[in-house]
Amino acid sequence: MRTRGPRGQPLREHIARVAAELFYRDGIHVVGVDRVASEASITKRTLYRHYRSKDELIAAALRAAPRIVFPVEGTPREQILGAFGALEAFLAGTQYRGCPYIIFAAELADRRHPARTVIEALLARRREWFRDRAAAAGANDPELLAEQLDVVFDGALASGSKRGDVRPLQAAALTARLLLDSALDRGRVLSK
Amino acid sequence: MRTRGPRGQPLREHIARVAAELFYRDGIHVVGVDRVASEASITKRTLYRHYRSKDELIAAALRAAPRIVFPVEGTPREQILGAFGALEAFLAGTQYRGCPYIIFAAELADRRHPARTVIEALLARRREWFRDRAAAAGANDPELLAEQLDVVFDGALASGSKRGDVRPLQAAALTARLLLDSALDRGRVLSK
DNA sequence: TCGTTGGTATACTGCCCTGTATCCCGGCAC
DNA sequence: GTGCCGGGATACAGGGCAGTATACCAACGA
Repeated sequence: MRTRGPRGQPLREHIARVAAELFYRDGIHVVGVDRVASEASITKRTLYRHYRSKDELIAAALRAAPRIVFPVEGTPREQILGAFGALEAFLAGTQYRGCPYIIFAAELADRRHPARTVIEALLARRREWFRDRAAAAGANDPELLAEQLDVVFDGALASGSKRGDVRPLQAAALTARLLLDSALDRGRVLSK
Repeated sequence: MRTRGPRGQPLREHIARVAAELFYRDGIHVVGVDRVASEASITKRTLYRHYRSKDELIAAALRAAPRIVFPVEGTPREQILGAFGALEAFLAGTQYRGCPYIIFAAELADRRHPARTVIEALLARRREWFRDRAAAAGANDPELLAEQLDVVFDGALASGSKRGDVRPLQAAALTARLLLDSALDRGRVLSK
């Protein structure tokens, strides 16, 4: 018997991680549970002992997907700009195919799918992260600034997938800087 | 016999339009060709006389998907800002589920899929549209400005799907305005 | 008038999917 | 030692999928 995955991970999480990678790389509907089980070196029967259905596995996979690590040190402004740097590092590390949340959400047309609530929670957290830093930095309208940063971040995530190109990411980082400069009333001479 | 669809449309295009709506709304892999045929009020045999395979139909559906109509009148600056307004109008009109290009691309993990080339062409056109206007408006670095506008536009398309909320769209429009003001060296007093 | 073209209707092939059933086995708690 | 839990192996049920085959029929043009 084996109750642990490789490197002593609990089996349940090992399965979720394998599923996350496959679902992300090849698509949720293309990858069957047979393939998840086989790549995780377990049997389908075992998979179904840990997850009641494929839908539940999808939700777990989303939770187990690699995430961008947002900076926690430095001034709020530095942290916000650092988030865009972290994005660039993240995209360089993986063979990126697009924002996992968007990819997953795109395949789960039904808004009541259990994985959708996971996605919404994660996105809400990201926006709160921006809002808190925007407020701490002393923005006039932290809600607006957070919304703007969030949109730019989403755009960078989306654009980064289409071409394997860093230009959109750099453009996003510059836009974020401009937004900050403007909202914090500094650096009125913007370019050059 | 019937060689035309409803309202005298050529049948081929009628099929593509029906497919576009179904694929977009419910997902490419969830919707089978049987269902497309049935909703288009034709038989599967007829569908396969017009399109050699489902993949070909997907590409055609993408071309037939409704598009945002970008403005062509006014100064370049007005046109660019108008594009964001057009986006808002577009999203209000449909029960929006996310950018069609992203949705389709998400389900077509294989980059060599015929529909992917369609997507890339459409996105390249959009960026050129921004670049031409940015140049005509006299931006210092039209390539950069176009890239930034494109990222913000993508972000608006992505965010607009997640909540049924206009705030991200307004935030995007304001960001676009800021980008223009900055790149065109006008309105150095940015907010208030 | 008659063949071709492009529809309709229906059935079928072969494959893959999710989820379950059955049986076996090995380790661990008691 | 002896249940029993959790995993291995395999097979299966039931359905959906893309794509094809067969047969028929209506319009249109040469």
